[in-house]
Amino acid sequence: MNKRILVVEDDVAIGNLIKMTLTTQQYEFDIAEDGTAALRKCLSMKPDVIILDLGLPDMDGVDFIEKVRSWAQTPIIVVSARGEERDKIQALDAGADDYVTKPFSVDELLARIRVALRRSANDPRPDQEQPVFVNGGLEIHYLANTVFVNGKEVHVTPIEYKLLVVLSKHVGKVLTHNFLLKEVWQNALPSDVPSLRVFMATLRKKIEDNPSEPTYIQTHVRVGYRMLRQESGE
Amino acid sequence: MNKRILVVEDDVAIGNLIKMTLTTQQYEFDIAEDGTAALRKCLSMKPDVIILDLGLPDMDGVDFIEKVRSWAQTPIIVVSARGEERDKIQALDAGADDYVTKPFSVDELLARIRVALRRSANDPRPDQEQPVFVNGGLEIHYLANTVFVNGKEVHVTPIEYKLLVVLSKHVGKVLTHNFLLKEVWQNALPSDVPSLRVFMATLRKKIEDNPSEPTYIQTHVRVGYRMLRQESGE
DNA sequence: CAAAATCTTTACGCTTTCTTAATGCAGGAT
DNA sequence: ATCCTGCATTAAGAAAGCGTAAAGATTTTG
Repeated sequence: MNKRILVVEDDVAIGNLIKMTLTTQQYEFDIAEDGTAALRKCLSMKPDVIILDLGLPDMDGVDFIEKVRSWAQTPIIVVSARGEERDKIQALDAGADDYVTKPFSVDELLARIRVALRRSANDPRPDQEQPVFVNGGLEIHYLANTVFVNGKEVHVTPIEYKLLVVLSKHVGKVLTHNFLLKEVWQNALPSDVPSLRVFMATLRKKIEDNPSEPTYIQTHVRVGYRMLRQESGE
Repeated sequence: MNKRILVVEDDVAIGNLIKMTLTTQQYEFDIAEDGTAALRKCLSMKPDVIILDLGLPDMDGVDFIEKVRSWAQTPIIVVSARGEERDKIQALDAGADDYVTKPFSVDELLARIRVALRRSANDPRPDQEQPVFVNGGLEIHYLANTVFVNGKEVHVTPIEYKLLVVLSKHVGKVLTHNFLLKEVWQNALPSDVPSLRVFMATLRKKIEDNPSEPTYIQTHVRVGYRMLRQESGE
């Protein structure tokens, strides 16, 4: 997924420059023109990096940093016209991660953004989804792209894996044939329903204890399939 | 406990300046005058921060950063006389955390050190960071860039080595062709999947006991490859 | 500058995975 | 019961991908 960057900048010219730059790099971003708006957007968009111009119209930059730091560790890169040593130190000690002085090189800023992003990638946020799905004897390790049944690894082909992941992401819900086809075959021309049945059969053969009495994947005639949540007491 | 800082600097004047500065701040520190000594001291003192002058007498600064990064996440602050944009970007992308240009303000450097220390305090680095990777009969010595199989050193070419390192850094995970290509060939995007297959073949010939029944590198058709964790009981 | 090492490309036989078609079964409607 | 519809399952063919060897291109080394 694309990384989200919040730009806090009231100078329209520089804002546009940054906007263009970030767009070419495939980053998602939003621009806030004052501190109040920025704080609001911090909450709503949950950015991965904040780029902050210290010269805010409505509040002191250092106060802004401290406020953000009071509840989030989002990396903050300060971009400022003020190159005064004292400003830098204040900002850095308040919680900023980096400080770039205007005029700055666009490529250098991008490199410093990459540094910040790299760090947050290594140190995953708590709200990140669980990397492993457990349902009865079935385990899907999303990060490793592997499937376990009753403790033993089971080999599944790419399509089988995608199917399983889609089902697992919607445990308990009935998913229509169409939905499954779209999810698995992406935008590509949807292979048809008969094909889906074949995959379900092979999947069941691999993960069900008794494929003729499936407990994981349930058929809903004329509609689709769903993965059942397994009784934990079993 | 006092934080430990490793200074890599061959200019005696600047070295003394930093030495005095750090002393007043109650930091423990050590100075290394070339890359080889610095790497050795990295291992022995396990610094919390590394301050690096890019102009090393015995090796390229970027190489030094990459070598450290191949096994440790210790924050690296580069201090350099070279203010060239390209140098900065290279160093930052190689794994440096910050880049300060000479002549620099002592207080600013101290502030940036505090930023680095603050971060490592928040998410303590696992001390499982080892300069040598062991998996069954396979050993990779990240610092020496050497590979051992069943106790005997095996010669691998640069690309083979990089591939092996990437695989080892993600043991147990299936890595896509794309991911591997990006990791190994960096931003340059020549070579394609067929080429990757060739390298896998030669790697297997070198590290597998029986290349036709690989136990280290497993193929995932249409997806990629993964390195398997070897049974310790074997 | 030549030799050696490394990397890239290509081709071909072989395996895995995907698609399609055929058969048989179950449940509801007539 | 008999027909019809939709599903499961199997098998076979098609497509895509894989491993390997060898030759050509490039880079490194002496």
